[in-house]
Amino acid sequence: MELAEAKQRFIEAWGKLGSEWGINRTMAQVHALLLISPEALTTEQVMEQLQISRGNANMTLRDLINWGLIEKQHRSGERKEYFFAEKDVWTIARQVAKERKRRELEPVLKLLTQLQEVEGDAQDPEYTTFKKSVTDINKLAGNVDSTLETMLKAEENWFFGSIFKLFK
Amino acid sequence: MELAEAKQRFIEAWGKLGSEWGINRTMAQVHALLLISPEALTTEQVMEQLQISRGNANMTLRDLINWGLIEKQHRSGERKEYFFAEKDVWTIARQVAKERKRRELEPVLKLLTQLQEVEGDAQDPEYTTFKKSVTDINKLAGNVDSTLETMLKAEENWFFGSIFKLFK
DNA sequence: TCAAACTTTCAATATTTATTGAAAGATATT
DNA sequence: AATATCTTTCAATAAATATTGAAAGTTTGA
Repeated sequence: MELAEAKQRFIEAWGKLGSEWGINRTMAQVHALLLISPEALTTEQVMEQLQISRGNANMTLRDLINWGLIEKQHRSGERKEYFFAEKDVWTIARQVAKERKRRELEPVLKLLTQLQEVEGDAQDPEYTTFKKSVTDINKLAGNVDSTLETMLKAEENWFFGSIFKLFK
Repeated sequence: MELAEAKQRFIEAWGKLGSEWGINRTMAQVHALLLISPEALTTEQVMEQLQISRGNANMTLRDLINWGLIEKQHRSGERKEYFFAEKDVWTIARQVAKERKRRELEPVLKLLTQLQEVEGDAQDPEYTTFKKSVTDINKLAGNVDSTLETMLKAEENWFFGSIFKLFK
C-alpha cells in the first residue's frame, strides 16, 4: 500500500471510530492528520488536506486544544499559527480518559448518588428494584472511576504490565 | 425525592449518557426503563411510558435484544410479548464491552495491522512519523483488547478487586 | 492611521440520524 | 377461511448535528 493511501485510510478510520464513540468525525480526522504529520500544520493546510471550510477548521482546532490533544505553535517572523499534536499515544489516551471522565462520567456519578437516596416503601417492588439497580450501577461506576484515576497517574507499561501479570 | 421523579431523572440521565457515547438515546432510555422495572413490560407499555411510536419501540427493543441486554418473555394464554432486562450490572457491562469490542474495536485493530505494513523510505519523516503513530496505537489498542478479553471472563469482584489491591 | 494578514463568529444551510405511523405481515382463535 | 390480535417494515418526515462562508474582529507593521 502507498503511504498516501495509508494516510487516507487511517484518517477515515479514525474519523469513523470517533463518530461511533460520540466524538465529532471531523475532530477525529483533524487529530489523525496532525498525529501522523511530522511538522505542525497551519489552518490553511488542514482545510486543504481534509477539504473543510475555514470556520470548521478553526472551531475543530480550538476544540482539540480544549481536549489537550494539540497545541499552537508560533514561528518567529510569521503571524500564522501552527498546530502540532501530542504524539505519545499513552498520553493521548490518558488525556481523553481524563476529559470524558470529567465531562460525562462524573456528572452521572453525582446524580446516581442523589438518586440512591430516594425514599420509599421497602415492600414495593417498584421501589426496591429501582434502588437496587441504581445502587449497583453506582458501585460499578465508582469502580470504573477509580480505575481511570489510577490510569491517569500510571505509566503505560506499569498499568497494562501489572494487569497482565495478574491475569495470566 | 419522589420515586416517580427519580425514575424520570434516571431514564433521562441514562439516555444522555448513551448519546454521549454513541448509543441511540431512545435505546438507552428503553434499557433504563426496563432495568428499573420489576416486571417485564409490553411494547405498548414502553410506548406509553416513554411517549414513543410503535415503530420506534419495536426497532429499539429488537436492537436491545441484539445487544443481549433484554429478552422476550411469553405468558401462557397471552399473545403479547413481554420484555425483560438482565439486571446484573456486571453482566450488562460485559455484554456492552463485548459488543463494542466486536463491532468497533476489532475492525480498527485489523486495519491498523494492515497499515503498519505500508512500505516507504526510512529517511522520510512523513513515512516514519506515520509508521510510528500507527504502530504505537496498534500496541495500545492491543492492550485494551486484551484487558477487555480478561474482563469478559472475570467476575466483577475479582476484576476490580485485583486491580485495586495492585494499585494501592 | 491605515491596510494587510490572519483569526473568530454565527446565521444560514446541508447532512446525518432518529422517529413516525400507516400498511403489510404474522399467528392464533372461532 | 374469516377475523382479531399482535408484530414488523419502511418511505416520509422531523429533529439533531455538523458545516459553510461571508462578515466582523484582531494584531502587526509600514
